Amino acid sequence: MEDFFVLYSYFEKIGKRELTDAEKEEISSVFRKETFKKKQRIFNAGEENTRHYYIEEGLLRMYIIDQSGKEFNLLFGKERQWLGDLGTPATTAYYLETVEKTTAFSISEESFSAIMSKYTELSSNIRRSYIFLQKRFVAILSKTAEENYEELLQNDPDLVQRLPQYHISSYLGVTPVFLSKIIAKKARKRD
Amino acid sequence: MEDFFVLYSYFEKIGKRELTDAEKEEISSVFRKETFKKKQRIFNAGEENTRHYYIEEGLLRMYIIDQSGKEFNLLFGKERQWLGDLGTPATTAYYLETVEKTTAFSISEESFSAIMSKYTELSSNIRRSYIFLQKRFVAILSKTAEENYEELLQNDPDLVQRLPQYHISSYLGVTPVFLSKIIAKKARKRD
DNA sequence: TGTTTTTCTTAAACTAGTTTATTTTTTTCG
DNA sequence: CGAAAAAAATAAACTAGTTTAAGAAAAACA
Repeated sequence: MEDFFVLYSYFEKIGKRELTDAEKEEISSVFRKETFKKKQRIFNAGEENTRHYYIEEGLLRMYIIDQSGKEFNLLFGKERQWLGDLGTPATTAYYLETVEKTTAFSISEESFSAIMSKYTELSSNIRRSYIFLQKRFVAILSKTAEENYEELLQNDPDLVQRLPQYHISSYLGVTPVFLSKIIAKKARKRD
Repeated sequence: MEDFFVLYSYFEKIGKRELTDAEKEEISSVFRKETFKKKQRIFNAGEENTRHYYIEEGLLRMYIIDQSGKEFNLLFGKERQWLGDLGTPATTAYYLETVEKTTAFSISEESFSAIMSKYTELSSNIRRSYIFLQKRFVAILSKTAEENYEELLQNDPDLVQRLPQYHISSYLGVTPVFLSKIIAKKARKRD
């Protein structure tokens, strides 16, 4: 069962100490290791009590589909990051899907809540997620699409490289056509 | 010191039990009751270690001022709600200001963290804030300003009534001129 | 490898929302 | 109460970003 090495490391990191065998046992009993292939759906809008995912390897996106059928990417998650709908167990409005082949450790909301009281760093993690989303929100609303693209390129160039352009445009709140224009303009400048 | 009645009630509600005198004593020692007049600044962007506010009475707004000097309202808080920058003690990017004359109980980040371990419902509160912000984010990005205005009117008519229109437009991510058009159009329809 | 599918680019007409400016209405307060 | 200040409405010219469509490039895969 040493498939759980990455997960144990995570808990050792946040707990700032080594785990006992009993603790490892406990962790491996509440998490489930799952593998998904590229573009595989993990959960759908309308489902209840969705799970939380700690990503070992790969890339996920959480998105909505609006009235008109358009997708909007709310968040991406890659290796060593959490992704899931914190609104669970309430019916989710989101879809979770892989962008790349992914392996992740999943946990139910019930166990997640329980384990949070033991590893209080998990709560800080929710707080950090909040801060991240708040920044992202403000940026998208107060800056132009061009500035937001530049910022993403600075903060997470790896993500930009791994995602198809239309997923990035959807994350930035613009159409693929418009992002393409931004990139073309940038290339034109750079001579 | 029975100015703290509203605050005690809040803790009794989230703790689902009555507080002992010692607990009341503890709470009143870490919170500070503050009153602010209309349009009074509570903290400024650039400040560190800002406090958290539980509002007894009144109305606050937290906002940024962007590069071009325009304000953007991120969140409002009214009686029986929390407001503050969860990113604290890091330097804040936000301004906190009253819209109405307000009385609130404020607490430092340090005490807030400490008290969270005792009243774990406070963490759930952060999680709820996250969910709220996430919904707001998705709505603003995927719906038109008109739809978002309608939704606000449904969800919190009281807020719409208490806020000047230009604060609402800024909350919805549009200019006051455009919100005015939306409202005019609505009135025209309604005959 | 060549064929099919997916992604990206470009162009042109369009629209949701902005900007600036002026006037009207509402609120504040001495 | 009346004057001054603040907020809202209206108009007109403008722009950031959309839509639709068609072709080019890149990636997938049999």
